[in-house]
Amino acid sequence: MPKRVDHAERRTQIAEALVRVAGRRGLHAVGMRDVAAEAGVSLRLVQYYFETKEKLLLYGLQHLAVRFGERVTARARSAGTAPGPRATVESLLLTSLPTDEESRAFHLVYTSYAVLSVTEPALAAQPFLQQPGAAEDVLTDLLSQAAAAGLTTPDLDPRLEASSLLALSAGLGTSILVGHRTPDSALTVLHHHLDRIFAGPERD
Amino acid sequence: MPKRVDHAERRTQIAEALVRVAGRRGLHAVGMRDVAAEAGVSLRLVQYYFETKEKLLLYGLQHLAVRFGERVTARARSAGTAPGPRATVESLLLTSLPTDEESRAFHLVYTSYAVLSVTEPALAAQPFLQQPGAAEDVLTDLLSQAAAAGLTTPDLDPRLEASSLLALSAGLGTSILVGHRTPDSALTVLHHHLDRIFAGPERD
DNA sequence: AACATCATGGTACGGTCGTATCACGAAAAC
DNA sequence: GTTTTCGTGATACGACCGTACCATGATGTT
Repeated sequence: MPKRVDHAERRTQIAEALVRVAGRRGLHAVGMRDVAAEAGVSLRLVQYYFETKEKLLLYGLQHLAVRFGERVTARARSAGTAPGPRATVESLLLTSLPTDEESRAFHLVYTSYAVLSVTEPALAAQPFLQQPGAAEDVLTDLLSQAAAAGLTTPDLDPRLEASSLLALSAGLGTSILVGHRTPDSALTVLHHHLDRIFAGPERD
Repeated sequence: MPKRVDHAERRTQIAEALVRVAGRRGLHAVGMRDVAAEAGVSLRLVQYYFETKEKLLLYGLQHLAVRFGERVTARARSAGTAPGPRATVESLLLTSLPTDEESRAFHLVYTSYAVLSVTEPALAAQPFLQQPGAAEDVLTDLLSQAAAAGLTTPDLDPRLEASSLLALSAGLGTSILVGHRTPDSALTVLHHHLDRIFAGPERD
């Protein structure tokens, strides 16, 4: 067998090029030629590693979801050793906010995918768009633990609060994205909401 | 002068066709030929009343914003005579949720526009995308009045709560849109949040 | 050394999209 | 009644996009 290149690595390289150019010019405006140019390869290679554009998009979204998961856990770890429930919750939510340029691009592309999935069944059927469901489970667990430890407002409904927090973060995120709100003001809103949930003296 | 047709009416007709097809197949998939076919006119006519596609999109978004405003006020009026602040707030927020098919299409198209505006400065510069800002002002006023009347939790920050409510509704809206949540569960979350704000015995 | 196979480049094809052009009927103005 | 202008249709053009096709180094295998 000849040259043998690492396909997974190459696909990742191209997928990240896709995400970059989509974050810059919008997902609707990315063509295979743009992705090829951004990745520094020829159009033919993009075709070679992803036969069709749809597969490229699908892989791009999948890659984005994975990277997002890594971001969350990385941020959660760097939050310090044995962080309190509130700090954990906060770091989880803050990670999904488009604060720096990278997370901005991330949020934009992910939202674009979500909007596309409404009218394209092939996208909606993909599992990674259901990641919010998983996040809700994790959040619900965290809130349950906090409630059991007496750190929260009494009579707290963990799942309901988790839904509320996620929807709020998502809304704040898109607000920042479209320029209706600054990251700081979003942080204020989020902190205020968390203050209502966590009654204890814990602070980030 | 010859036949003299009502331009405004014709433009509205075409713009609504645009919104319909965009709600069905996604804004990214809408071409001028689709709009023409949906409106029952020739491609040339779409060009005639809107010279360029960009102007058509702009007018479509504007029309959408206007219709949305009408929806809000209509819903607010039909909420009953002299509705309490909470009922007014609730009706305002519920109107922006994609519950029925029409509001679903509305929400989808509006979100598509918002996502587009991130990467297309021409769209971001348009004033109608700042309607959320106006909504926040209205909400802030309503909450201030309610607070002054003693209907709310003490020490309420009206502007902060208005921001929070709008972001929450937006997040819930997109959740419904992409199929992550049912309208009912969104209602539950919203009601719960409102319960935290409005302390009085008032109920919808 | 000959060969099979992977990786890559270049390029052409069919389709679609936004836009421009040409043409014509109809009605108001003179 | 002629002329001018508005409304409308049909169609053509140039660009771009996704995909397919053909060619050719490079590199293992036999």
